[in-house]
Amino acid sequence: MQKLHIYNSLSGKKEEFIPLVPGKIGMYVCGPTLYSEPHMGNMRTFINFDFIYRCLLHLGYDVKYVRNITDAGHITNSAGQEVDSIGKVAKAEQLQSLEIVYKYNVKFQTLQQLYNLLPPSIEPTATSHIQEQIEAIEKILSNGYAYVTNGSVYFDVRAYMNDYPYGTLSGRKVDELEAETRTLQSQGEKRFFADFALWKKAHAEDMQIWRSPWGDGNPGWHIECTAMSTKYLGKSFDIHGGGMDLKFPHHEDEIAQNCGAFGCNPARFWLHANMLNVNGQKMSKSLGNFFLPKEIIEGSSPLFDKPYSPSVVRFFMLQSHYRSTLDFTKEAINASEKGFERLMEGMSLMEKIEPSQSSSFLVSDIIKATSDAICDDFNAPILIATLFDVVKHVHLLCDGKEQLTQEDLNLLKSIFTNMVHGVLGIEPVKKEENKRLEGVMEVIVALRQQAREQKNWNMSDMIREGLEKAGIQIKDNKEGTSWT
RNA sequence: GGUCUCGUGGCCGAGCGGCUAGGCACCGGUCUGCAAAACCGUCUACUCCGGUUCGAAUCCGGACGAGACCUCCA
Repeated sequence: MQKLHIYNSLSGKKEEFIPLVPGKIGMYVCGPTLYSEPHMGNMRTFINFDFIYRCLLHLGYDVKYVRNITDAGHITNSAGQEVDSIGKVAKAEQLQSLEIVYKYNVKFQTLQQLYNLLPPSIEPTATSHIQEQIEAIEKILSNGYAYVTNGSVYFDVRAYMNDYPYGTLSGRKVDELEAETRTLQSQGEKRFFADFALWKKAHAEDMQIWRSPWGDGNPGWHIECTAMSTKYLGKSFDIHGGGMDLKFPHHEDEIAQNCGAFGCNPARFWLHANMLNVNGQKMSKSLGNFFLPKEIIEGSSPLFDKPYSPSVVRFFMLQSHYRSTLDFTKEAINASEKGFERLMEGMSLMEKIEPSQSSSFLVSDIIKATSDAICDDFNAPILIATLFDVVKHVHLLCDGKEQLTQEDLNLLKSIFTNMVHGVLGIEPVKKEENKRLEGVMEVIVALRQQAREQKNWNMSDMIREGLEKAGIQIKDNKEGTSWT
């Protein structure tokens, strides 16, 4: 198996990846919170980790991919403010929290299919792991890294810092943090500003309430990931992923909880996907500069003039590296769409190639280039560039300017389709099934062909221009006439 | 304010000290009744100023600019 190098946020460097158990990988990725429909920025992260998952599978690893679903409102933030996002939406929509969660879960599952995300091995939900969360909290308590105040449990960062460093992932120092925190005054029940809730006492108006040894309440924001990653992957596993914006405090606190409970960092490799930008700024709910994955497919977003297929959107996103920010503009995705079509065209052209007695280039070079790209921190843009190189070869092969033996040809086809469908997860755009239109077009094309044979250019041009106005483009190829 | 990241040709976007991706657009060509489409080819960029080096987009220092995190956020 080729050496795989992955950029590890913990060290800030690319490191050789060696799984804990040979041939097997445990990967945990922070999934959505079900209080609204995920926007395109959220999707980018899921698409990126789907690509990474596909890469790992392609490399032959047996991957256990866990992506959680947060269906319990996080009841606190580090400023001590009460923020129950799910409960808030539930009240606004006059529904129960469970209905909100169910509603957005259905939407999320639909989106996953639309965008061709492979289903994770398991998608555990926070609410069905309350017991595991309570047990994790008890562990942290008994290890002396948490305290109970008035029915709530807080992580004791100062006690923790006696035994472990805090802030290693995000590169923060607690004394600096303190000076920089803007909302020092609202510390509330916490002993120390950096402490965070593991369990929060319930309020009468809370919609989701669970029993616990400390009274009725709700789990804190970070503990679900600790509980569920431990349950499904163990105290220590290979890869933990998520969006860049979760690095602090969420992932930092996850590390603290895991160390506090089990004495070890949960993951050896931490991967962070970068943000999707709109006009150079992070796409976010609060800024309102977002559009939905559904809108771009339907063409209903005012930011774009037309719909794009999910594969085009995926392709567009994978043309940038997961650790880079990506600006989503009309111009950029239009450019990608053209490239996407060229790639797909190359793929179908490949079927027409006739095998030769000898090969004029090495397919093994191409295979090596693709796996080099994948093994260099999942470099999708380089992988795509390699595929365009294949497209170039395909054209030359069709023109008879290059040759491949049947064996090499089969190899080329297999690597190409494997990369496009299996690894990039993109599919040719299906033409709308419209039997009647197809029948009509067949007649029109035949009529035009007849006019052309009679050199009746007025007629043939009139047909062409008329169709153009109707949004149908005529393409005269050597083999005949096609339309789109 | 603190911490961090980034600044590449008309646009998007790779690059991790020498071999100077890729896509789109432009331009030129092939093809075509003409056009479109398709294909082929061309275009050599790294914010600025210093430094290290035989050699820097790539390393170091500084300036300017942009962004992220420090509050829920993928």
